[in-house]
Amino acid sequence: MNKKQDLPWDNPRFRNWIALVRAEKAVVAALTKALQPLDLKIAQLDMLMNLYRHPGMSQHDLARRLLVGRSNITMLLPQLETRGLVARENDAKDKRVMRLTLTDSGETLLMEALRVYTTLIERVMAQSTPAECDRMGAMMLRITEAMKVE
Amino acid sequence: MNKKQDLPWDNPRFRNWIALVRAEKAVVAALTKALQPLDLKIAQLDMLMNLYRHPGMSQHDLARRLLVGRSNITMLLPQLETRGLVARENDAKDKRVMRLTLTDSGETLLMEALRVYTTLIERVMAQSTPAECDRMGAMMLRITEAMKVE
DNA sequence: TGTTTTTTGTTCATTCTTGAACTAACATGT
DNA sequence: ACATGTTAGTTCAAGAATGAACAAAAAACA
Repeated sequence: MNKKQDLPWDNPRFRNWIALVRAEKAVVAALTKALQPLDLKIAQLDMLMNLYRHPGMSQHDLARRLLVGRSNITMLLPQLETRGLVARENDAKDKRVMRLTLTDSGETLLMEALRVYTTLIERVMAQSTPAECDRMGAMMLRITEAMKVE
Repeated sequence: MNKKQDLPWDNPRFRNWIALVRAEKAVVAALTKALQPLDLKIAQLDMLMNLYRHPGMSQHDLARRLLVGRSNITMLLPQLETRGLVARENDAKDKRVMRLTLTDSGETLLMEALRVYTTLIERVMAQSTPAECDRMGAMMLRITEAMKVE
């Protein structure tokens, strides 16, 4: 039993996965830098994006969508609220839940951030043909599904 | 000028990128859980993997390879050193640099962790044909390159 | 109704990561 | 030799993320 042959580095699938992780890290770093002029962190952009698409979300819903803990939302929200980007108001029927919506300036800032984001992604995805890019995207959806089961 | 059409969610390339990020996050979560029985964090596994492939690395080299700050290495190394997984010794010629190597038990633990890792990646990559997986990997390498320039 | 269980959000202690400031050691150039 | 600059590693303060424990509100159920 040759030990070398069992090493994952010789496994193409493993190498491909490592390549994906490195690419993702590189893009995240680039995005972080590109968002600096707007004084926005990626986590904050994620929140704004989700609130834009689903206005009136509760903090719990937002946490589940972002795959983070509820406490994380509690900690990060005040920043956005103080900057006047997000409004928090009590739900009329359920006094526990807080309804979150973007303010006008929140939406304005989001649009600027999205321009930055899409510009970067265009550059990223220009590395592949549209068809190849679509196949990759479909593959990623399958992977996400495969991770859910058990 | 229709605003809706400019929204990134309508852009296939953007959606595909989001799918990638979500998939990566899901796999990272699964890997984190799978490594718990070994009492290993992903960051620690990354260090062990790199030290296995490049024995005698300096802390600075390791930091650059992992794309983290040097201080991060300083903070995390003591954990591995106390557990007897990694050995740190002064370089003979340059008294500033510390040479890092895996101990025997470090290598043993790494091999166990790699079995866990490869098992997971097999499951991930089973979502695509080998050819498709290779194309994806090649695409990721190009993306990483594209992020380096400027 | 009254009791128990769930759910929402907050608080707190802990860990990870970063970047700036610092020390010690080496390198360069005069 | 000596001054200057650069590099390796550490320290420290700050920000972000987590999970456990908690309070208040709602839901489930007898």
